Amino acid sequence: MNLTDLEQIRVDKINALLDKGIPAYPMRSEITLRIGEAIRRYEAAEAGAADGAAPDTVEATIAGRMRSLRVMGKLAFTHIEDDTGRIQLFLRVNELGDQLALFKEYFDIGDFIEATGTIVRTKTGEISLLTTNLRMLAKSITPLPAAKEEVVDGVTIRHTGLSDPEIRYRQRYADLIVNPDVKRIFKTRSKIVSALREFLDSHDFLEVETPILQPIYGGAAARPFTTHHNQLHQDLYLRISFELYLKRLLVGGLDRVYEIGRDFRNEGVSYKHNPEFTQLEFYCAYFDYLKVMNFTEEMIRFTAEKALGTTKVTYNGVEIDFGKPWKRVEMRAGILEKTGIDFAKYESAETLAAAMAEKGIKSKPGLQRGKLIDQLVSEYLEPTFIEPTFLYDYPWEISPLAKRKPDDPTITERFEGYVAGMELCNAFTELNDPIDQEVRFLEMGRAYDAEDDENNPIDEDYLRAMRYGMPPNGGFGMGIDRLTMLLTDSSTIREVLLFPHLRDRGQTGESAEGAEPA
RNA sequence: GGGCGUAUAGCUCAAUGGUAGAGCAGUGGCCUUUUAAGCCAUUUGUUUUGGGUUCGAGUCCCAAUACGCUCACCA
Repeated sequence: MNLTDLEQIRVDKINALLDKGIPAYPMRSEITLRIGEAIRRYEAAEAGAADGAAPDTVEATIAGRMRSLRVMGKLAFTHIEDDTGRIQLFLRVNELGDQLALFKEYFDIGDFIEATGTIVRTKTGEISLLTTNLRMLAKSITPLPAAKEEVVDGVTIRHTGLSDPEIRYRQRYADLIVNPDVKRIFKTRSKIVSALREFLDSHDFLEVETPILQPIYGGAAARPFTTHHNQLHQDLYLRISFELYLKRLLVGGLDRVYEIGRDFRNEGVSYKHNPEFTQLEFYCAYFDYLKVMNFTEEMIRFTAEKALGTTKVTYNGVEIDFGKPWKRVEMRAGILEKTGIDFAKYESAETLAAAMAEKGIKSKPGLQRGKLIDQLVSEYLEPTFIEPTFLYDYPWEISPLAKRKPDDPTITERFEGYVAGMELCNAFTELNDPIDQEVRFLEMGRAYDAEDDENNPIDEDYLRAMRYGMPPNGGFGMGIDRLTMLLTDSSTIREVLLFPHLRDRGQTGESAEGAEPA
């Protein structure tokens, strides 16, 4: 163990305590109240007392991490904090005797301590525990990165903080201790997931779990992570989506299913992409994409209300209201409006690329028609969708699992939801025709051969399942991380992931240079 | 993978090519109502790493590493 000078000083204190027979890491704590509850009880007693009378009957044993320290001779103040709140300890030699000297000598900011006493208000009116007994619960060796804090009108201001993003993400535990907003984000995230579950459960959906290790990956266009089962001598993939397994369940008669879980995509990392991310997918028999649209509006509104208490959020300085109906933009009309190009008039990639070139829109040579249209969407439409917007009716080439429109087989009943210029969700009237599905899979394989070295193997078992008969249904997928970004005003996905993916730096988190002098 | 930027004490940051500093934290002392407590004293550095230019490099040049922004990629 390589200790800094500051850490060595703390270790010396641990040993000094042990010499006095005081363990630095005792087995148990004997708290009677958590801090938030202790404060509530005192306030309730105050409210119930006669005017001006200060209650002195609330006794408690509480515990938490020391976050501040002010020592003055025979008197000291320290704040301790647990997950429910923060309270000042009022430490006097009058009550503590020799324990005060021990405290001054060996206790530091960052330590977990336990205190017994009576709750009072100090001269300045702050609720405090007049402490009669103190115990070390867990000595902190590494000093907290934030030294001092000030609470002004209930808002904690850090005068020295932890702001280096690399340390914040690599040592999230320190970040959580020191930056209160981080805790808030992850508590909100948990509420979001609970609200989504509550909403779906209340609409008779069944939550299921499907394989993460898959022999054939599918349901999205992304490169997978590959792994290997040693005993079975079998290559396996980490799933890139749940879609094909969930729809097998519709064949089996589970009419409404959903899954919340991790997807893995071996692609670039960005402010809205992480190699592993959390997805919600649901499938609902006898829904079509219009019903899914309405359902989505309702679900997100419900979730925002449950998680935030309001449907209005400010994201990146812009106010967004999930309480209002989403804007709806048909893709063909939207592209025509923004670029003057009506893609329906161009049936091949070549003619469409030529039309784009005429407008001065450069595209990569050899791109298939669907991808050209996709390029127009991401360049000209996506950034303009700040208010919640559904973009609907996608070309069939980029939607192999969606059902074609009856009046136009080149268009599928598919929509994506956009908020703040970011794709949030993707849904369609699911293709349930096994014969068309096989055609589409073969077509997709051809497209891959043409432009990628990637080959997406056909999932024969999925086709077999479809041949048994799949009810017409609407399906939906949404990135939970992105929804959390929107609802917590986080500008990058890393802020809503407890442990975002970072390049490996070795176990110590330091560069692995040895002590060899070469 | 490309471009741009950043890397100095435990934390937040200074330092014209000329002796590497401040605040906070730490350590020692004083202090019985503080809350960024205060006062006195004081310690801490392989300036990310490796090369180079120079009489002299934290500073200029090259390379590596990590992180940030951005582009590409991502039905």
